[in-house]
Amino acid sequence: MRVYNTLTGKKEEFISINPGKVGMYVCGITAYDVCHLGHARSAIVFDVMKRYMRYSGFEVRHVRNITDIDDKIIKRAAQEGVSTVDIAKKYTEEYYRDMDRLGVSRADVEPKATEHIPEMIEIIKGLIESGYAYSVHGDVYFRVSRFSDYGKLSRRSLDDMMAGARVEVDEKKENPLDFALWKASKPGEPWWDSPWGKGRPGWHIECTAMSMKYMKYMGESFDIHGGGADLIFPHHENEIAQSEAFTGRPFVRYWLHNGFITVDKEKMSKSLGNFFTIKEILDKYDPEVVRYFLLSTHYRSPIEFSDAQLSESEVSIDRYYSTVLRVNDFLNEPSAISHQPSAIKVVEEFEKQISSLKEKFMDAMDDDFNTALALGHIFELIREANKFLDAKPRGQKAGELVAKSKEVLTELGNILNIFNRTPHEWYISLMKVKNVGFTEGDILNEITKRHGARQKKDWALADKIRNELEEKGIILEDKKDTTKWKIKVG
RNA sequence: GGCGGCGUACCCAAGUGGUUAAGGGAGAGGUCUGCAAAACCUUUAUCCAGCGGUUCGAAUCCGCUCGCCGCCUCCA
Repeated sequence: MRVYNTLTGKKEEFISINPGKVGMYVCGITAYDVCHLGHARSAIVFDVMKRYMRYSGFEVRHVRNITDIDDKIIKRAAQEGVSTVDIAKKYTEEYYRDMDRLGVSRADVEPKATEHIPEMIEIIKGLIESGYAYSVHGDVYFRVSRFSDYGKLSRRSLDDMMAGARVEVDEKKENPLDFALWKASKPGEPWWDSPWGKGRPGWHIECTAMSMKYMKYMGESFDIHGGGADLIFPHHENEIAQSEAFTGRPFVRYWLHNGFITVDKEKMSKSLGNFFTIKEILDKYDPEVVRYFLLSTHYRSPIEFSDAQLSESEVSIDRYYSTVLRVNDFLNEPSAISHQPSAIKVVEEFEKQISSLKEKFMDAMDDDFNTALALGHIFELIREANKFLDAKPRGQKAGELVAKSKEVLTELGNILNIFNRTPHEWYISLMKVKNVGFTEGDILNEITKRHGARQKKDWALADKIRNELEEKGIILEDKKDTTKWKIKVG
């Protein structure tokens, strides 16, 4: 397996510290507002990495933190006239609701900052003792000039950063680039006791404390640290500085960062206000569509968000379920396997396609989690399966192959956590999302009515019924001796 | 100002030194069908922003130009 490591700027062979085991820490959210699509991308991408590594045989320990105390939470609490605890609780719940709907699995440990204050204080004390940090009027800052590797992740030097015009000068800091490990609390703000007085932790220290605590079994380094690319600087840079200054050892082996979602080519972000919340997107699209959309581009590339793109993803998934529908029909047709077997050549060709898919899929995923390519391979088999079914295959072997193809597609889909419903569940779900004014019973009634008309060769009435349903977003497809319904996509 | 990334068909998107440049959508033609839909087949980039260079050979490496974006401040 090869992964792109932000630290080295290269794709590298992935070698875990402990053979067969992977420790992965991913920065979660700050619970101060509802999540937007950008949060979904990060969560989904790292969820898929975890699923794939487990599928490949790794034992993965996944830690994802929740920041439940910070400036933005304090601000929000003040605005709403409630406590920071209430704000954090409310938005943590919202976050879990969104993630559950999107099919993002829980991490093995989901630590909260406020539950690890003593651990943070210990690290800060150690950093002060070794001269890497200093306290001023109840604040504690990290002394970046003391850490010679500062800037190695984001590839910039202290001089470069000083040259940047946007460094705020703070009287209390020795160097404007020094960052807070501990902040003295202002009146009315939440606080914890510390050797430097009442205060609260800075943002970066929680990840150092919690990753060390929950990755401890690995030693003082762990394998993967992930998050959005916007965390590279300063957050992850600062984590490296604190952690490596404290332990004197490398903090993390592989730094993985996902790219942004853009709107009109610009980064989707809170500050630009061009964001779409997960909730509002899920009002219009099935969660599987959102997942597919986010996995149809490589995780490090930007993805342009648009309704057109989501609709295309919807069409792609529909192609999958339409094929499964055909596969199921075939498997339920007993005459198919009892007949004389089909030509050996056709059968062998399909067998080859099925057996090569898994390998191609894994090759793609092994190459820095190339989900876009992996999905491309899946659709190659979809085409082959349809082609095989078009050839009206017969015989027991043909039946086994069709069943096998479905099995493989389901197995690989599970890694991405898509393609794991029945076609019927897919269409029922679309019915809700698209506000089709019909129940399934209504549709079946119409189909029965139309069936009568068709038997009488009353094509005018049959077409009228079909057209009326289509206007409601319901598609009828006539099969050999039955009629299937679907929900119109795209 | 410093650092970094991107530019592949009508649209989205893989591919980063070597047979026919994945896959999906859209378009055109065909097969199938009562007609459709779905599916399948054929077709749509002699070419990968432009120019130059390295090489037997480049979309893929190097240089320059143009365009777009990101980070340097909170941010997934």
